[in-house]
Amino acid sequence: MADELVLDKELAVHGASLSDQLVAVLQRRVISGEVPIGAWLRHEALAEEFGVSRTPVREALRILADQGFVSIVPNRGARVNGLSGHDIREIGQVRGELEGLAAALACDRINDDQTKRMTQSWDAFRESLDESQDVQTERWMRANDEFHSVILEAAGNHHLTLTIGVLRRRLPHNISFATYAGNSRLIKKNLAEHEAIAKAILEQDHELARRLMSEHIRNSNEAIAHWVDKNAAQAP
Amino acid sequence: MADELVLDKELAVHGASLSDQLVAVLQRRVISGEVPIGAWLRHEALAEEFGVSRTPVREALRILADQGFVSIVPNRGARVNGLSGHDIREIGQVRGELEGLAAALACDRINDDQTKRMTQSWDAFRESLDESQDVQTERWMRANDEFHSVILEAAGNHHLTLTIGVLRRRLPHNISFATYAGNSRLIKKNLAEHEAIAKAILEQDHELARRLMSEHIRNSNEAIAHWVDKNAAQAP
DNA sequence: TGAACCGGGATTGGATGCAAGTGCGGTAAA
DNA sequence: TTTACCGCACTTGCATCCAATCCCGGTTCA
Repeated sequence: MADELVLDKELAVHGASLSDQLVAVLQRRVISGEVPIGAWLRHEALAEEFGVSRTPVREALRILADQGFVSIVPNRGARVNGLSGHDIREIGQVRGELEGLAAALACDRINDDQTKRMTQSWDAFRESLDESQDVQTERWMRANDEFHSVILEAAGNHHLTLTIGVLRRRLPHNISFATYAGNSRLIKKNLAEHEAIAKAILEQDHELARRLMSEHIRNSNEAIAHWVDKNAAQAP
Repeated sequence: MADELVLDKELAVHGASLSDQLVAVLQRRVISGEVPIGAWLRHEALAEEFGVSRTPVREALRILADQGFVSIVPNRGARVNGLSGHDIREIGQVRGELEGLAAALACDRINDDQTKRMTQSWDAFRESLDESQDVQTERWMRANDEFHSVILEAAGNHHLTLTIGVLRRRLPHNISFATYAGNSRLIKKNLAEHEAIAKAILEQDHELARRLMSEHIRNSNEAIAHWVDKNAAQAP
């Protein structure tokens, strides 16, 4: 019962099946870095923690494996996957391309509400510079997400959104967090790039918006990849 | 036992878990159009057919649902998904962008072996024009796959390959087949586009290769989308 | 005649049971 | 002391089992 409370508290969607809910929770845990790279996820432990049987846990782990979050070692269990700097650069190249497309599409399709949210996110961005380090990074990351989400929404291509979602989920948040935390030089650079992108979109300069966005994503992933390479103290 | 024979014959990988093997088989069936859009996939029937219990079938269906092949209706089962013309155009835009990137990358990275395979595929392409309609389309589709696969391989970005794979799998083969079958005008157009792309890659004209490939994919998906819109006799 | 209602059959969702596989620690031998 | 081996505990993989849900038919009532 206490377990079910934990489940209720942590789960967003109630109507979905247990496995779907578990997928969401475990994704969050991996992306947030709450469970470290290389950790084993055990059926029994998770089942007990969430007050369910091993069956939905197994299903969830298989889906996570299919999504690349964990690797299933036969008869051994599911282990959380890590990424190399090389992986991160590759992902940056792919995602940069797609977010560039989104920015170009957004030029023609963005509406007033979205414009407002885009510029607002970037105000929040600015304000976050005055906060303490962790709060700053936290707020910045939210503003960053909002900025990209609005543009994606404005682009109005469902499959594009889906595909970028897949790529976003490949990169655990805590790595980006660790890269940007307390590095206000990087954050300011990001801010400047966002402003330039927003400007290009509002001026409906398709090619500029595309190029700037594309570079922006690649720059960002390059910084993260660099951090990962430096701090390559990953679990074996 | 007879059932297990069927399983063995149809399954490629033997070491993998039953659910993984089932995922592969069912993906093939959906992509090939062997099971029609809107059809229900039943646990019991599949379990019996493959001589396994319902548990691995359930796991496989959940993974297929996560990949978008089927939709799981709570307490009702898994139903094979179809795509609208709009979906196909959206996918074309996304995939065009990424294959364009692949072509641009391939300019610098393609090696002799890959060059040979690329031009060979396009010879096979040409030869297929002399065959009977179905054989022609069949051979053409294989040549087409080979052409794109080689370029992707030459691009040398693993995550790009993964991502395009996801997009490819979203579009059942039988729809493309139906679109191109017996339409040698379309096939010839495709051939011409392939030749132009190959030429651009070999001349290391990054921007041209990118643009041609991108347009090529969008054209192709446009033709398919058009066919789907015309023949919108899809299951309800 | 038509709409609301109810029960049975089919089907899924989740829990539990059991055999098979794996790694680790302890022990014995070199 | 080091290395090879063996057995045990742990974990997974799959099968089976039970309850909850849903649809579809027939039936009843307005």
